[in-house]
Parts: sequence; structure tokens; C-alpha cells
Amino acid sequence: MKILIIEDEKALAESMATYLSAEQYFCEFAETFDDAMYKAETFHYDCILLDLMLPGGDGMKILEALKADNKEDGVIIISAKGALEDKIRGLQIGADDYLSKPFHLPELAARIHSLIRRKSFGNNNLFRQNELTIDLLAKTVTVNDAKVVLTKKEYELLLYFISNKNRVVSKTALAEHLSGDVAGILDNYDFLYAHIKNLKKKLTEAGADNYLKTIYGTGYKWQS
Amino acid sequence: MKILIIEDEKALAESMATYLSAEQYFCEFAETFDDAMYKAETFHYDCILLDLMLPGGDGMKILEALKADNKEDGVIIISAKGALEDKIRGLQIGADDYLSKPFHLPELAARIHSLIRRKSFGNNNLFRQNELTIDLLAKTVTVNDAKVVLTKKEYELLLYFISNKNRVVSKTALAEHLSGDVAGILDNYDFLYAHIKNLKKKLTEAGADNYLKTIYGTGYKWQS
DNA sequence: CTTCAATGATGAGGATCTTCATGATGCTAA
DNA sequence: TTAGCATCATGAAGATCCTCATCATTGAAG
Repeated sequence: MKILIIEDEKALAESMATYLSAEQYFCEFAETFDDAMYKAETFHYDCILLDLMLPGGDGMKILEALKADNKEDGVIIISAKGALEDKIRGLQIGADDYLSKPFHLPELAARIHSLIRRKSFGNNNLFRQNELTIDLLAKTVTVNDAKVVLTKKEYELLLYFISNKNRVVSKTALAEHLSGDVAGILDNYDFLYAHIKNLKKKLTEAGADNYLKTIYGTGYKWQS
Repeated sequence: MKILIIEDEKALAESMATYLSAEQYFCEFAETFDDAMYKAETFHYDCILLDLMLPGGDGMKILEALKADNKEDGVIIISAKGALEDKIRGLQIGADDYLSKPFHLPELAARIHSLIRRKSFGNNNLFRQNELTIDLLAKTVTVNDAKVVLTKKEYELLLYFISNKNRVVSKTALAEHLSGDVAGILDNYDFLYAHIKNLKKKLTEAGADNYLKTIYGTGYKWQS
């Protein structure tokens, strides 16, 4: 996975690279507007980290150029804190995410990871399996073109399943993922059972096959 | 902040150190039971990452020795996945947290950060301010020795405030902290207002002063 | 095959969270 | 000082989530 770090603060760029390298990403740098524009237009990256404040020009122009070229590199905009207008404009032009300075490196890594996972589902952020369609961007689910309204937890479950399709996922992992309660010893999965039941019900009642198999004593498995 | 990494898989230990160094921690290593026992008993660390599977002995004995010496180093147990018995036993003996292999480095960092923050509140995990007491470990809140029952969101808010006491915290930060919804553009703080109102109400009705001041146009500030 | 215990499914109820409509309060400019 | 606007507070209603009691299913032992 290749990442382009467009950032003129050298110290920041280096610490980002150190951190991301530990996560098995390969990093390249661009410190000026012209260099960034050249690299972004010439090569392909799985993710471009774009600082808007650059010597030599407005970083937003790089994003515009990428979109004009129909390049599909993931772009995360990085900017001074509180610049809500940049955020809105960047996302409108087609950036995939936005991060305000100062930020914590783990959060950056989490967003890159999330972005790349999203991209891996396909060009237009769609996951399809027969009559079932999930729009990762709009966060909507349809069965035979009819929309299925899921709650937040149900949607998170579904996404977790399809991003681990054909693999068994443990109840522990599911419960911790849902609750966010990473520290505690979870000895009760009732809430998990409830959400899974509701998710299954909504999908099958909408006309979808039951792709979610129970693996007795272990967890669940989404079959595609 | 000093961290002792007790781990015999050298590659893993190195990537942990690389990652944690980027977060401004200083890391030391121990690869064997004897070395680990010596360093843990001799020096002080803000956090000890303890792999239970060590050449030369059972890692749990190191934890026991630390507790017998009344050492207050934070300890996070790291062990093969699914070993729930280890988890329970380790936490009973006095470990502060538990992480199953394999894990993601950002999660490790998050737990270390959380642990150190907890420790910084005091030896016995208590935060006191006049008639108000918060037990970080039991996650309970009392006013004049009467227990106040808070919901999860209310408790998270309170903790966020006191860990930023005497500083103004923005509504954006609060809302993102509460919702976990880091990506979206939050333009609605109604849920935040609701939780803050309920938190304030519970505390004042229990007899506590109102330490939470509204900073018009910006956010809130907890005064101590 | 039958029994039994462990695991998972289900519906209902209560707790919690979010949204909405409305009212109160603080800022700013005339 | 007051009018007007933006911001914040509040109570209530609705949506979502979690818990509980009960029932169904699975796998293993006899």
C-alpha cells in the first residue's frame, strides 16, 4: 500500500511516515505544490494525505486536478483546525475524509485503514451480492432495489460481516466491535444476539437470502 | 513516559517500540523471564506490557511479584487470543488491562494512553473535588457520600471535563468524543445539550456545586 | 437413539439516547 | 438601552439499545 504525504512541515511528515511504516505502508513525500501536483498526477497511490497549506499554491487545486483526471486515489485532506469551510468544500470536490491539525497518529492510521477498506469494495463504493446492495458512501442498504433501513448497530454489524466474508468471526470480536468497550470482560452476548436477530429479520423480510450462518460455539460467518 | 516491553518475539517488540516512540514514549525491552523480573522489580515504568508466554517462566509471576512489592507500575497483559482465564486471573491479581494477540498497534497505544491517564488521577484512582468524588476504577460518582447514577454518555462527558479541567473544551470535541462519529460534519449539537443538561441536573440535585460553566459561542469549562 | 447441558434465538419491557419544538439567555449593533 | 439574532437550555416524544425470561437448537455422552 502506497501513501503520498503532501506536507511541508518536515518533522510532521517524518513522524507520520515512521508511524505508517510500522503499519506496513510505503510512504513518499512531497513538500511543495509543484512537486505534489507532479507526483499526484503521474503516479498512483492508495491514499494521498493532502495538507492544504502549501508553499507555491492552494492544495485544493491538486484535489481538483485529480478529480478532473478521473483518478481514483483516496484523498484525506489535512488542514488547520476549525476550518469547516475547507472541510465542506473538500468533501464536495471529492475528498474521502478530512482531518484537522493537530491530530493523533493513531487516528490518522485508523482513517487511512478505513479509507482503503472502503475503496477495496469497488470503484463506486458499492458492495453487491445478488439481490443485496450496500452503498458504503451513502451508508444505505437495498434488497431488490428496495431500501432497507438499518439502525447504526445493525449497519455496523453488517459491514463487519461483509468485510470478513467467508471467514468466521468470533462473538468476542463482534461484541467488542459493537460496544467499543474494549477493556471489560464481556461475558454477556445478549445484546449481540438481539442485534443479529433484528438485522437478519430486516434482511430476510425484505427478500434477501440468509447469508449469515451461525457457527455453533464460536461465532458467525457471512457466506458469499 | 517509560514503557517496559516484555516480549520474546523480537519482531513484534520492535514494531511496538517504533510505533510507541512516535507517540513520545521511551521503550525498554526484556526478552526472558529473568531479565523481565529483574527490570520490573528494579526500575519504575509508567506502563509494563507483559507477554505471559515467556522463555524461562510464567509471566503471571512477574505481575504477582510487582503487586507483592506494592509497586504501582501500570501493567497491560498481552496473551494469546481467547485465553479468557488468563484475562480474569490477570485482572484479579491487579493488572490494569488486557490485550489479546494479535492486536493492532493503534489499539495498544490507545490502551496505554488510557491507562496512564487513569493513573495520573492518583494512586487509588480517585478524583476528588470538595463534595464530589469519582472512582475511575469502579466508574462510580458520589456527592457527599451519596451515589449518583450516571448513564454511559453522562459519565464519559464528566470524565472528559475533569481530564480537561480549567480548560475550555469545544462543542466539536465533545460531540465527536461522545458520538465516536469522527468522520462526519457535525452541525447539530442537540444531543450534546441534552446530555449536558441531564448531567448537570443529576449533580446539582445530589447537592454538588455547578462546576461546569458555559463558554458562550465556544464550549464548556470545568472549574476546580 | 435418547437425554442432557450448553449455546443461541426470540419477544417484550425498560433504560438510554436522539430529535424536535419551544423558551431562555447572552452577544452585538444601532 | 433596546432590538434582533445567535446560542444554549429544557421537556417531551420517538427511536434505538440493552436486559431479562423463556424457548429452540446444537453437540456430546450414555
